[in-house]
Amino acid sequence: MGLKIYNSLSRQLEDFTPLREGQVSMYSCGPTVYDYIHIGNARTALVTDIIRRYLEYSGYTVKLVQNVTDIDDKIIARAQTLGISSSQLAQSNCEAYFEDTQRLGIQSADVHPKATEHISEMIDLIQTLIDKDAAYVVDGSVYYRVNKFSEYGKLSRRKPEDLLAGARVEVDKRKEDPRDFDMWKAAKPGEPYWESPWGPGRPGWHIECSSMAMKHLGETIDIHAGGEDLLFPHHENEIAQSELATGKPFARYWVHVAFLKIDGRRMGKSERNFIFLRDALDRYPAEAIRHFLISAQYRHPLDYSLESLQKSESALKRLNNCLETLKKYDEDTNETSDDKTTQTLDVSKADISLLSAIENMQAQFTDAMNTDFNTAQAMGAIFSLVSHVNKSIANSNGVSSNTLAKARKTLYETCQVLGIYTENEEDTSNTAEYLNPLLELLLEIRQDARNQKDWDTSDKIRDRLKQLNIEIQDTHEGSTWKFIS
RNA sequence: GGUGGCGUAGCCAAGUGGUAAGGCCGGAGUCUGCAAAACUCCUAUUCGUCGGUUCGAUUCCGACCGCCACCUCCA
Repeated sequence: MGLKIYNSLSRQLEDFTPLREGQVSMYSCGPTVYDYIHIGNARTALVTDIIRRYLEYSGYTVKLVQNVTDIDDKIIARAQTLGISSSQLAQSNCEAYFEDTQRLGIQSADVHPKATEHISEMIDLIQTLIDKDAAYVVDGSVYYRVNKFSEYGKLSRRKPEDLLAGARVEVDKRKEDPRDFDMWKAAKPGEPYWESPWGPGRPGWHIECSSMAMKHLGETIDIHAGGEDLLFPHHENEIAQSELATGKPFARYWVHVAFLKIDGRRMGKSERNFIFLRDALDRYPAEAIRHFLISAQYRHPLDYSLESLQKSESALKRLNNCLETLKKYDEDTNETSDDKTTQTLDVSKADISLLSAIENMQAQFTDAMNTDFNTAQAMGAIFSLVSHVNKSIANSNGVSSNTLAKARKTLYETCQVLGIYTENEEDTSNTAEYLNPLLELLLEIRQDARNQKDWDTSDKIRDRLKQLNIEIQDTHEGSTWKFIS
């Protein structure tokens, strides 16, 4: 079964085939940098990240473009309040955005175009639309003539009369049609501006995505992603601008990420009920936040709560414990890998059972992700294998190191797609060099104490080390230590 | 008013026309000096309510109830 994506345009699950074989062009609507991003914003960025990772895992070459809106009304307003320039505010929030998303383990897009660096491209596109009689100039502003585009509304399925009936906003009298939207906004006194054929001003929001997507990815892109709130009017307007200008389909698959909610309501900047991503990152491991954000399929709303984050943290601990335990077998295998003959002969029932569990997991993971990136189901598959591995180890049923190493490899690779496991990087610094022998010494002393049933000393060593974030575990094969967070 | 979505165990969340993945929490055990980790067992005869189609529906259809979102900037 190949990849299927739910396309908002057709409202159906569609087989995915990129325009150019093996290559996927993807555009994701990025942040407007007037503030830090909140967890809800992070959900969309994360889904984009995972879609990209999965496409690459599936063998595609992906070019991902994510824009940064660094000029708009909110930026101007916020900068004025703070008494700094718009560009200063945008600059610092842009840096904060990359810092936050990197902490969440989101990989950079191939291009992060900024609106202010693409003014001339936007002016060209607007001019094209004016030349086609699809736009008109009023008092230094340029409006898109929605009437000119017969397919307007095809994404959001809104009819002109519907749009008027529920209009919650005062109609700008200068517009020919209330649905018309601005592509170029004339600057008011004191506002930042760029020169244009129609006078000083700044670009409208929708035009930037049209022109930047086309510049960096071509006139037709494969996947266009964004939050569900962008479906209308933002994406509808992007389609109108782009398709009227080029006569070609703008995006082939439209992907819309459902909202993150809090207390049952949408988390939104204007609701003032948001949690900054950076604040969450200060409290919870990035992997736990990722786990939480993909614990529901991306088209389903997800409710934020401290409790949910804690659940994710606990679940992740289980996954981590399993993978850390498996590391050992990985190393064992490397040492004995010359001895292939004995290993192939020695395939026990337990091996066969675990081997088939690994295969099942792999298949289930792929099926889940192939069905519109069902991360919730994919994680179910991962945890089923975790369970199976733990059982095999606990029962010491004679599973070979080779098989366990294979389990680790499969778990590791699938977790990498979701970004929910980060290997405890081996401390190659001086600390580890000293720490290893030192801890071995402590464990030895503790073992002596235990042999003499001196539980006070034994427990003291364990307790004090725990305070230093080092956890001791007594197993059948002796005591082990590891860092805990 | 228009458009769309959701309602599955204590909580979170998959899923299917043939009888409910996974995670968290909780309870009882195993192991252990005690921990920790792990394992075993238990925790939805039932999928918002009421009808219909069907041999059979949680899954399809209809009505109703409840919740949410978009139609204004918002991921």
